[in-house]
Amino acid sequence: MDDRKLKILAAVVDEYIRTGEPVGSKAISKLEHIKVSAATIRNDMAALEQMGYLEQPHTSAGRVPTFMGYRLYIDELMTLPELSDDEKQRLDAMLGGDDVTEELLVQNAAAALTEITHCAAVTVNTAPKFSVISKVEVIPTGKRLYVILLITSSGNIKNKACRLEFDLNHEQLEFFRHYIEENLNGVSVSELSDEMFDKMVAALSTYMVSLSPLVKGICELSEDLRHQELTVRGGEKLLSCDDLDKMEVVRFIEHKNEFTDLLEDAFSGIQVKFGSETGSFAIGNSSLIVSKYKKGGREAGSLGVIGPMRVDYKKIIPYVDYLTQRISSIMSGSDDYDTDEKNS
Amino acid sequence: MDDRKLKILAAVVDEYIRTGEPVGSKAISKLEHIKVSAATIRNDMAALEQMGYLEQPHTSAGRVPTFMGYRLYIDELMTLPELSDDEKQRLDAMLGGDDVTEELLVQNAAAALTEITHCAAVTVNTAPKFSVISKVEVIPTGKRLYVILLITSSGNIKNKACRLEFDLNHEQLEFFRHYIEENLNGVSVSELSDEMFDKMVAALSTYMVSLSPLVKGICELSEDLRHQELTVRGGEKLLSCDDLDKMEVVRFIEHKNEFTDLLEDAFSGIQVKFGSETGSFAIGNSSLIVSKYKKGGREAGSLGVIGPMRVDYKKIIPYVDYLTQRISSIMSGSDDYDTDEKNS
DNA sequence: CTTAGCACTCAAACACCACGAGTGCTAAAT
DNA sequence: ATTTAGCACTCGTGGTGTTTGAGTGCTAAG
Repeated sequence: MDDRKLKILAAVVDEYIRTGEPVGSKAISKLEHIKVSAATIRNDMAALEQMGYLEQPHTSAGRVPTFMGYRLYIDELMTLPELSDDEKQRLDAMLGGDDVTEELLVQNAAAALTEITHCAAVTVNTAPKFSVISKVEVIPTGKRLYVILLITSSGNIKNKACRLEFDLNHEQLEFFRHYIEENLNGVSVSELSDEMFDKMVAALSTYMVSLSPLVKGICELSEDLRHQELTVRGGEKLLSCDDLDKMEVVRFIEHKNEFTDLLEDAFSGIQVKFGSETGSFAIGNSSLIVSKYKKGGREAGSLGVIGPMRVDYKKIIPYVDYLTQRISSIMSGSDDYDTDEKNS
Repeated sequence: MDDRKLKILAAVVDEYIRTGEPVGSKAISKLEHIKVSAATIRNDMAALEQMGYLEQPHTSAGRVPTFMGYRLYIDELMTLPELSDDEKQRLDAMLGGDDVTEELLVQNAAAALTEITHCAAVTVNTAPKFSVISKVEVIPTGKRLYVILLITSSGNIKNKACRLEFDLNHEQLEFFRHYIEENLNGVSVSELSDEMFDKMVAALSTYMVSLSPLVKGICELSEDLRHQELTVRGGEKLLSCDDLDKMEVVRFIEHKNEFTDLLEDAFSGIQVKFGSETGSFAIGNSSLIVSKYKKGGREAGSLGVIGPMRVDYKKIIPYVDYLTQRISSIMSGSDDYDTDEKNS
């Protein structure tokens, strides 16, 4: 693979991202940093097309990058600029003061991203999935009505109302509370599965009947916690870019939670995925740029941008990168057992 | 206003709703129940246009109803068919068995509506706004960390974590609990405003300092409760109908909660509103058909359909009507203090 | 190996035309 | 006085042909 060809490929992708039109040999040859003539470029472009990095919409048109072309560009060719101090300050300001809650912090970052990039911003917090039950409360609230409150180590709080067949007397309630505390404290929410439910109900039923609604309630709450929620901001922006199928965009926005996996299964650092590459990702010609933020060394969530395949990667990636790093340092800087902002 | 003209207007609206094309005099004259000739109809249609009920997209096209035309049609002209027993049974089945939770009941109704009408279905429950605080719990969960649990008469439960400057001893906690119980039980969530917050903080600060985060938390929770949430199902359907602006549709789906007022400020019974009539409603050429359901005599929520202006009102209105009535009777038939399904 | 030149291709833009649905108007019919 | 038939007119739609120009591949010269 020629060195000049790579340079030309990069130039084609750059130009296509800039203009949105198929780019021809002449346009490339006019670029300052390209020294060779249009004819040479034509030959190289033909070769690049042969190799699968470029394609022609039709015979007498310029070239457009293929998936492979983008991939190569992103992974190897592209040079990312540093963010200027001005830009960093601007982003910091958009994140809000030091006293914003963690949730708001991430949402502010998403708002900033969608404003700056004119794409949709997505977030998902992975924390609840791996967190551990730190407290369970059972509170009587009416005739045969009880509210369960479940608090996790990562500061998530969820509640649920349950109806029992009979009212519990003080003794029974205390017994149940004690049992729960003994058996559930420190248990991971992902462990609290159906088998565990059966086991607990079996163990309890020897002492007293039909506490199962309460146990079931607890299990359902931890089930809820396992499903982390994806948020989308500025999704309407995706409708203005016309290389995206509008139906798919709306389906994505409405059923966004089906895509949490996609945001989540990534290593640290910036990731770029194409809609059509991943089997599950619904929007056809889209591109997803995500990175994870951490809280006290542990992955706490993902933040990213969804746009058309020809988004300005050079511009967006540094922003996503900076924001996730900033969030990580803010979150880890404060107390690591900080639950102020989370409520279900 | 001629009687025949009204008949012709009704026929035009009917035809336009059926075909989606501007309707001409000839098409109307071919209808069975219209006895006059095309020429007469032309004259009347010209008159109706003069009066502002019809308009022409361009000179050599048929007529299309204006807002006024639709309004007159809906309010006066349209004849609604009765739902057949078959249809009623079908709807009942779609609502689910008697044992579904209230929330699910409404959601099933929305799902049924979106499936039947091929439009978006919207729901909002007005209950929390008017409900009354029935219990407040304060639970210590860590160093200087407390969780507040707020339960309302309508069965809504919300929680929030608060951080204090100091830890409370048992005595102080009991005092606060007692104070809250004395002062807040039976208070409407809509009363719990900023003034009340100030008053309570002032009253408490004489006894002990800096309980204000807890009080503030309670106020914020009731603030949350005042904002009821709007749900949309089948929003993607709105993209297929091309007389709706796609950008506006997505903005609506994303910022749906800004439109709760619109669903809520209505009298009982079926209401039809046009997007452009109401200042606040974002989707331009849309039409909103809503009705309220009740629970034990009190308005509990709204259920409706959003579609293009030329939706099949005759078909949809009976469905919405039946479903809200059915929901009302199911909800009112069961225990009126039923909170099983609600959690925040 | 690179470059200039040239013939070729093909989508997009434009102009043109015929069609037909629909109208308004007038004059005859009821 | 109202309704109807007839007719000339309007104007958007859709099909066809033509032009244009950007872009290509190929060949031959540098």
